[in-house]
Amino acid sequence: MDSRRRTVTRADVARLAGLSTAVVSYVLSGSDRPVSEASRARVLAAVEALGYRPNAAAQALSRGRSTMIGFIVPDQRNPFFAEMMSAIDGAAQAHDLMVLTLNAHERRSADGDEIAGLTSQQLEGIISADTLTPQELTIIERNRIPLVYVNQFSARPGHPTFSTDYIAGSRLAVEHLLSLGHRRIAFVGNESHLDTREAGWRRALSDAGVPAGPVFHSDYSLKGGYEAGLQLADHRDAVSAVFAASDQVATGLLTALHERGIDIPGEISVVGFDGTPEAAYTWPALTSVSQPVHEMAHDAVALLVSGDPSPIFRDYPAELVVRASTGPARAG
Amino acid sequence: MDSRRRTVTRADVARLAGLSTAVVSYVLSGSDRPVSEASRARVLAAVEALGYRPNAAAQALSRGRSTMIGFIVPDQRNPFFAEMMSAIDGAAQAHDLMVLTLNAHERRSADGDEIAGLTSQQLEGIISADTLTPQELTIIERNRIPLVYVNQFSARPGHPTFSTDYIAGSRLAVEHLLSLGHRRIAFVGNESHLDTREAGWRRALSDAGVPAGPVFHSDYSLKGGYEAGLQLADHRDAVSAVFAASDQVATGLLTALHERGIDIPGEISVVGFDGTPEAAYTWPALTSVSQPVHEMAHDAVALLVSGDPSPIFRDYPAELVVRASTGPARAG
DNA sequence: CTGAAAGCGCTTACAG
DNA sequence: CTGAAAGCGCTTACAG
Repeated sequence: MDSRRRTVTRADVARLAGLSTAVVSYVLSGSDRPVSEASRARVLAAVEALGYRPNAAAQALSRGRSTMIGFIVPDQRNPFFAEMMSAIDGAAQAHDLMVLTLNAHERRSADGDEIAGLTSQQLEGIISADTLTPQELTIIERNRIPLVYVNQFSARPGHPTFSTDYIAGSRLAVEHLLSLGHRRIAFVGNESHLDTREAGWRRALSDAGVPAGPVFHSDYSLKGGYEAGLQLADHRDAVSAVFAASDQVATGLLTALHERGIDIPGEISVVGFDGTPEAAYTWPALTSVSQPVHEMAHDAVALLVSGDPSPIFRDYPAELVVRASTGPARAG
Repeated sequence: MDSRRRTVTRADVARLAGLSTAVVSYVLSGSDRPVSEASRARVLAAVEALGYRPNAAAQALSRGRSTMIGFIVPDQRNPFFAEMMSAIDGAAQAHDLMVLTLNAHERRSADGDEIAGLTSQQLEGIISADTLTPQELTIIERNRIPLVYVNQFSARPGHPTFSTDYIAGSRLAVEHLLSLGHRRIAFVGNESHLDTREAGWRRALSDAGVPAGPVFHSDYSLKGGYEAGLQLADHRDAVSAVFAASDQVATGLLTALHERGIDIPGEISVVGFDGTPEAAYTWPALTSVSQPVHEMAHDAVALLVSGDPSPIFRDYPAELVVRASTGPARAG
């Protein structure tokens, strides 16, 4: 007697039910194949008795597609992406899909090896919150895997792209600060020319006839924000408010400004971007432009499931959440 | 001409190379089967020319195991678990494994449906950072999937368990506060009797002959910490320092204490637990007991890969990271 | 060193 | 309504 109990297969179920394996499949796959009530009951009873679970690999091979979607993310530790990952996972679960996450670890190899590993899993589709290299894109397209972009700054030709309207969102932040009387509004964020938040900040100021304040470039990280904050502190006289392009940056910024003894929002007001849950628990609680992560995640998964390949670009409105890190500009 | 280009299979490679599919497998699977250099070169050239990638589902079916491991986590948005997930992903990548994460979403169904979905993926193994219900455990064991626990408060019979030494870690926090002269040290954390951090706090105090301070129970979340912080503020006279059982709790606590105008560490010192990256950017920067997440993740993956099933319990020492949220107790 | 063939556990026309 | 059988794309004894 073999100590390694064999896995229960649908053949075992068929045997116990006294039916063919085909009927078992008809019952279990929920297809529209007609099955008598008696047979259905016997199959279900046998499944229950044996604790049978279909082998996902066999199903994937046979159907030519799996029950998983891929998610490509720059850094799963970043709270914004963690939130998005969680939202995609939730949306996927509603469609009985699992999410296979590919985390760039800031060191994805250029030749697309990791992407190739992903695509070989027979995925239902891929959602990318990261930019892809031409090689990576080629691999995905050659395997004809549906691809949806999220969190991009512009439309990606050939693939649906669901993104927050970064320009309008940045405008919300700037207009909020303007309405509080601020006229010396700095920007802190990534240097990438793809990122439209700096452009949104600049345009909103120019539309209001207010000169653009200083720009401090930083990585999208707590550390980047902190370092930018130290620089900004050296220019405190030139600034009464800051628009930080991510909550992480804003959080690091806050720490640096505190260290330099700058009162927030008394001396400098700070607005973040993303609307992560942690923004409510910084000190002071961060005013932030919230991205509709759940809507985007839901729609991206839904599109993948629908199988509609039309390459659309959809803009989602951001929303300003006012908390304690912004206040009226001081006179003078 | 079919517009849907067929997927390239190993039969195509074999054809192009002028060899059998078996030889293609021998070359690609890196088995010890002898293959002539000439054949090997032709296979590799054909693979390259066709952009061939093995079908992971077929491989999993044929081999009886996939190239994935599962990771069960209570909440992937929690920075501590995000860090652990990232560490496991990194360790898995080193073994050419992908990680399929099952996020509890605080609402996993009791019948084990989600776990069953995981196990049907022919996983190499499962790492669980969450507690499992008896039903869930039964499903995993019935499918004979190797299981390793991480982040548990006690050994799990029958399965290897890799955890931080919570008792000793809590002692580090308490002894740090004692050495700063604190004698009224509160505890904030989960009510679970499984969680040994409260016991560690209590024992360290009792060993020092110092009476235990007040206890405030809270969820392991920013909100939970915030609410506990409001309560604690009402008892500020009875407390000169707090040991918070997680960085999230400590961060929420900080916000509440700030709101109540309590100076940190001037009036109350705060120590967190986890050692998450964000702890360095709270205000003030949080002193915290750091868990060796990367070592545990590395070892858990390595054990799964090794196939060694011996059910060991391994303790990892935590480390105190002193930052600005703790300071000397005021006289009197 | 190489290849024909069985087998992994499903799905799905097809025939009845 | 049900079942025999081919097929999905691999792997791996086995024979040569």
